[in-house]
Amino acid sequence: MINLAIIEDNIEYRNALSKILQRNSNIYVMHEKGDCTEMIPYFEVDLPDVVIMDIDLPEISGIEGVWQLKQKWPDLKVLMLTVFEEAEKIFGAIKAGANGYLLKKDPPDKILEAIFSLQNGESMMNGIIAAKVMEYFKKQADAAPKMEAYHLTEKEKEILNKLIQGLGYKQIAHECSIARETLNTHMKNIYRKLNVHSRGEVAARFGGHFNNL
Amino acid sequence: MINLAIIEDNIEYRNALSKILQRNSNIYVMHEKGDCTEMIPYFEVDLPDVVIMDIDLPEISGIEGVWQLKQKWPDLKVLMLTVFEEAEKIFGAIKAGANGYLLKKDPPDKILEAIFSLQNGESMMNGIIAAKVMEYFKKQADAAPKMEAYHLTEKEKEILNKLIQGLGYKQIAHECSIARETLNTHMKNIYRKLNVHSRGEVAARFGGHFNNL
DNA sequence: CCGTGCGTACCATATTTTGGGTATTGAAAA
DNA sequence: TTTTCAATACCCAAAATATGGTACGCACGG
Repeated sequence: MINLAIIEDNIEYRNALSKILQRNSNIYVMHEKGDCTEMIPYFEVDLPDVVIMDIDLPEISGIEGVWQLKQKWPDLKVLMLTVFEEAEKIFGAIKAGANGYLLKKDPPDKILEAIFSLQNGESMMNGIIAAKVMEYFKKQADAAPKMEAYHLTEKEKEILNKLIQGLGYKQIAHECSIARETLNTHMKNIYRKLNVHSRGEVAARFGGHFNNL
Repeated sequence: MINLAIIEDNIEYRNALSKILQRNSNIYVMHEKGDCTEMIPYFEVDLPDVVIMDIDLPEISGIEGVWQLKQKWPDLKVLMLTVFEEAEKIFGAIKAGANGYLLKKDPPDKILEAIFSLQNGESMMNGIIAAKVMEYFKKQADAAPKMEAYHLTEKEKEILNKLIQGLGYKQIAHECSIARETLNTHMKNIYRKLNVHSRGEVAARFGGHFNNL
């Protein structure tokens, strides 16, 4: 038996959804409200297993709502159910801690499947959403400069790594067990190979992307 | 009608999968092989719509395989179908350009659903995989320092932005229309507020996360 | 055996960055 | 009105970084 809550300000849609989901005998909709703030007191008393959350809500948005709920109850599972397919909303919701993201055009069966998945610690994304998420990943990977292309030696990679961690020359030299002056030589070579002329450029162009040692 | 290819080295599993999928009258398995290299010549002649790809393959891995296929045929849809749930494989496959990622324990219906989704330009991830992907996103967001907490003024944010783009002081001063000396004052304030003492630290701790202006 | 590349080390110098002051203006808050 | 604060500007000195050299030992491939 899964206890559900629905936060959705369109009352007709909310009622319909509630009714349809409860056709499944394992689902019980314990709370339904049109606004996060209004819902929280009920959660204090009776915490559901899964929350279905709209995004376009009065007072505070569903994205802010997820964040607040997750702060209070990190194990609560939240399924976003909205019409929005924009990257901003999607990534906002995910970063806020949403466990699933479906679109209102998804069929009720999909929503049920999502509820059970979330309850199991799994996630569920609409196919369009999933495509955007995967595309985002791939873009990041493509944008990452390919270190191999720069023919850095092992030592140079080691130093570069520490460089973009923000360490000073003294510190780096010490950690790499080489003299400050030797580090100078390496720096010259690294800058030449990477075609940069300052630490700032290194950090900007290779910072973050260099976990690919 | 969707034309399918299967790259999977376990012949029994491959045959069974092929048979089961073709029970659906909209699926035709045009090629089935146990190795990417072997498959490519067939694709040159007869390109399928969707490829089902294992990861643990002889010769080259499925991840490298996706990459190669996507290089040649960017619009080809690739569905990873494997037993691996490790982050390394998942993100490797996604970065290589996979359009979907299911586990061998997923039921045939799920695989069929995935095939049709991919054909439509959508994606499909197993719930466990999706959870890991979403968790990764959230971690990144949590790791990102919240700029709001540092009480930076507008000007300071503007400067910080340029700083982590790797610009030099002269350049920044010019672009912000202030004197080099004024920039000095701002730098002192920024470093104090962020609690750092060098540009390297700034880049390391705030680089990349600061698109959240 | 010779050349090439890597890692090591040192010298010298120019430039940039960091960090310590002080000070004026205008706008907003108390 | 007085205070506070963002933004501006300048001076100065210490520290770090960037860039040019030269040089030695070692391993590896031809």
